[in-house]
Amino acid sequence: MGRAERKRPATLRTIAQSAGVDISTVSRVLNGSPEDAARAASRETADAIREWAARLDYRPNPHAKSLRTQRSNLVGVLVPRLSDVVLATIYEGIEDAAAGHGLATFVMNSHDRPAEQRARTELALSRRVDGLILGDAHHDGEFTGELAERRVPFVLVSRHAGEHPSVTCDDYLGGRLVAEHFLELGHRRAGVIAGEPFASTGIDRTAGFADRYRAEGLEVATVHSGFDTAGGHRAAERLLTETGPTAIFAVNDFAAIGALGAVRDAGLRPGIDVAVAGFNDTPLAAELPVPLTSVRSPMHEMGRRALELLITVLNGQSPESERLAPELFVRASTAR
Amino acid sequence: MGRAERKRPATLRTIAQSAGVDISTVSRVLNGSPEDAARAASRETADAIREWAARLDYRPNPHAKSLRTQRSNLVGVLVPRLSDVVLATIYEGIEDAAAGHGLATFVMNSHDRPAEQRARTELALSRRVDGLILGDAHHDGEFTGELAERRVPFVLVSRHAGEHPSVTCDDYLGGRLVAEHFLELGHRRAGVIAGEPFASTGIDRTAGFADRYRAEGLEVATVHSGFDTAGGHRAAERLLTETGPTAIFAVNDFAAIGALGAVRDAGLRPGIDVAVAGFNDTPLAAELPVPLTSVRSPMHEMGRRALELLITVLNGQSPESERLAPELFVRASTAR
DNA sequence: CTGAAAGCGCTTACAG
DNA sequence: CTGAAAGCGCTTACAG
Repeated sequence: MGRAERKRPATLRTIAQSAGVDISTVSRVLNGSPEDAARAASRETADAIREWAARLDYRPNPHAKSLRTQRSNLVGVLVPRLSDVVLATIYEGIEDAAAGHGLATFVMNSHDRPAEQRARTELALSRRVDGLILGDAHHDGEFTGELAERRVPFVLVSRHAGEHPSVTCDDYLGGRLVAEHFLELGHRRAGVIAGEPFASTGIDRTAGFADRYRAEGLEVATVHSGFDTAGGHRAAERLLTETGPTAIFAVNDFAAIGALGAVRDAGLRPGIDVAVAGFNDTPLAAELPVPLTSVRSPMHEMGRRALELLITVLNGQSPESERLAPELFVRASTAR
Repeated sequence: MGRAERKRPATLRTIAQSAGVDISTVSRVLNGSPEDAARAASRETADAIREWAARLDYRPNPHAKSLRTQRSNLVGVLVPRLSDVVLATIYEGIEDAAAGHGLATFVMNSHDRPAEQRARTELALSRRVDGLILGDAHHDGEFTGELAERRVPFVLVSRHAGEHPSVTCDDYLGGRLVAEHFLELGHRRAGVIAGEPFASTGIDRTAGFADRYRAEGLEVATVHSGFDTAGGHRAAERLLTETGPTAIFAVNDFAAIGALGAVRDAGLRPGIDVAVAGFNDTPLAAELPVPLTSVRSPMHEMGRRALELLITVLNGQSPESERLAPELFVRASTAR
């Protein structure tokens, strides 16, 4: 019945005894740099050690290593919600890059609530992460400012705040691309579903869009909303009844899907009577019944780059922030 | 320029020196059970110790603790893809429950590929997890069988395999609920988009659906597909041209969304000419332009329960598997 | 090339 | 009630 005891994993000591050498030699051969290893033992001794390690299925104990080296090789990641596919994909990029560097990551939800951001960060710190990647920075920069003051190594991803190192999409440019597309189609009365006011993504996308319209002497109507379908639906309803735009830019695909529904509910045809564009080009966008025009942001790549950026921070440097290029994909929702 | 040195965190030793007591007393007061703490020091000593701990912002070093106790309080979670909102939501449930038990979790993608399942599992084991939660079990039970043989503590979530402890939705019942709904609407020619053949979710949902039709003397057409929109689109196309069903059950909301598109592309009206139902009731379902009928599975709760189940396994027990109840939400996509 | 020793920060029998 | 000691599994100066 009850589970049998799992046998204790091999340690440096086990191997040292088997191979008849000192534990420190084993450490250098198995876990040291190649130069260390070469200098630590003769070819034969080293081979014998490696042979034993393989036979005993040795794996270095990370807790012992961390305790000794004062480095956990752990990175904590904060996101608003992991069930948001945008953040999940960014996290996948972080994870990929981390694995390539021998780093482990763990991710936590903050729900964009300052109290949870703080609590989760303290949790990560108490787990002795080497650094943090924040995907939930608020534009006011309050919390990130505190962290910087405490000398906690961190970088931002997806959103920027203050002067802290970040990897983002060039959201301003992305918004402008949509505006240009709309203007080419002849839409002179446009609305923006601008997302949450504390996220630089929504702020920049909206600004890029509105500035381009303003350059034509046109003002755009703006409504804030949650980054989700229901929020987009409500925002589009307001836009439709209050200002009657012929084109709507939602700064997020999910909000755009909600807008699509609101357009239809108003008895209008998306893509024909009212153009709708989103942002991020999530996998769903192209597959919707009315395929959605969207600005693709390199989510996976942003995650990868953020991890690389954190590594430079951990090396004591102060790296430049990066802004990755967006790309517009035109589909039936802005067909006319 | 360069970041200032972060000051070393307080340790038991720091506190012991400040409070003028032995380090072991501090340990018992701060990290021991309440009884230990009570027995270890007088009220005043204990209070003094706690005061110092607070003042010095003491946080136990988890690596030292894990090294000493041979318990990491770490749980590894494997999922096919975190960017699948179903698995992301389940993981959120796991995370929530884990936090409540003082456990930390980390999650990895296996992409449903056996080689990656193995590699990620070894990685988790080398990080000395206390146990694993697998959200990517394959129905053949090959890999899970190996793990059980090695006495690795684990539970399954979302999918079941073999006799291993699992927390799933009652997928068979979920499939039957859809069949009953379709039959009530008078659909006698139905098709199923059955998902991947290695996932118990798709298998059970399909079986529950088909068995109910069979009880009426009716056979259903079945096509396998990926659990994504593109796969659902292709599968629906095949179904539509080959057998011309009046109702399609996709075992996954994303596949259902693809089916919605295929129906429309075929010049048919979803919900009027062809009924379409999905599974999981992801947040999008209710918000689609044509709201999607779907079977809600308690994703978050499944995650929570899986973590609880793992804890009983870690306590050496052999718990019963759990099947949570699904619930059908009828919407416009099966309006007639 | 190889070893002996100290120490990272904890917990926990053992002793009083 | 409190302390002294051993040890978890590593790494890394130091010495030869």
